Amino acid sequence: MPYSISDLARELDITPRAIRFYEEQGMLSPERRGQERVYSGKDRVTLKLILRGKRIGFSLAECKELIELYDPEGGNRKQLETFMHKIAERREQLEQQLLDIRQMQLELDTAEERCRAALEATTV
Amino acid sequence: MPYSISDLARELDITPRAIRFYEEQGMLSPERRGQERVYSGKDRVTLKLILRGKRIGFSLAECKELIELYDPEGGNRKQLETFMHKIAERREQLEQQLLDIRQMQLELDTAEERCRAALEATTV
DNA sequence: TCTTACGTTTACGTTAACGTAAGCCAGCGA
DNA sequence: TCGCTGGCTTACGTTAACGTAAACGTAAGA
Repeated sequence: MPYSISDLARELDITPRAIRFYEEQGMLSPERRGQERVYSGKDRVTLKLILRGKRIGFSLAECKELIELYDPEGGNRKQLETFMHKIAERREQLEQQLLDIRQMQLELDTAEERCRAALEATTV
Repeated sequence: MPYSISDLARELDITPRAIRFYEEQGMLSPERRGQERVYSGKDRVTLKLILRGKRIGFSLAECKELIELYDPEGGNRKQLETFMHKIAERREQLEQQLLDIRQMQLELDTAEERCRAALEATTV
């Protein structure tokens, strides 16, 4: 259950520098064995939460809020609502992205078609 | 069909500074009436392409490539393929984002539930 | 005539999220 | 004992995409 920094870096495909940076931002606080950082399973989960947050498009600051929701007190109702709101926003944004991609796909299809036609015209 | 810079800024909900910046990056080259920039319908379309690209998550550099696909020659096949590849990548990324959001949604649901329970326990 | 709105250029400032380099320590296998 | 591997801290550098400010020109309207 204890991990070194490079263990986690390898597994999660990020750099040690990034992990230390997240700690600097107050999102992690691993144990120490002397100077060395020793990460627990919980730390690992936290890192995964951070990465998932990032994939969704949250800033590190937002990821931090997110982590705090899972943390000690399940308490802060207002904060919870705030965050559910942010999630809802992301979902809308995702819808828009899907629309944009589909649209672009259509246009690229016709562009490709024109391109192919031009090529064949040249070949013939 | 001619637009002023603030016309477009208003309509597309961006700042004139941003529009000038896109021009600086070689993505636009509006006419001039003396000093003033005068934008055509085509310029407007280009701007919309840029914004759509950005929404999908492309960098401005990528948006520029994208624009060049629509531009003069329909020619460059390799470039077309390169870009279709980038689009494909984005689609995969979108899939992952959707998964991430659904997962987070689930966890937030239970978090909310715990929270509600805690509140009621306190109230009783 | 004054001011208000809109436009221009030039140029330095900003933010996020690390990258990169320097200089150092500790353990370990040959 | 040497050299490597891996870790640490401190601190400056970097990139993208504009923001912001200064300093100026111009046309319209009260």
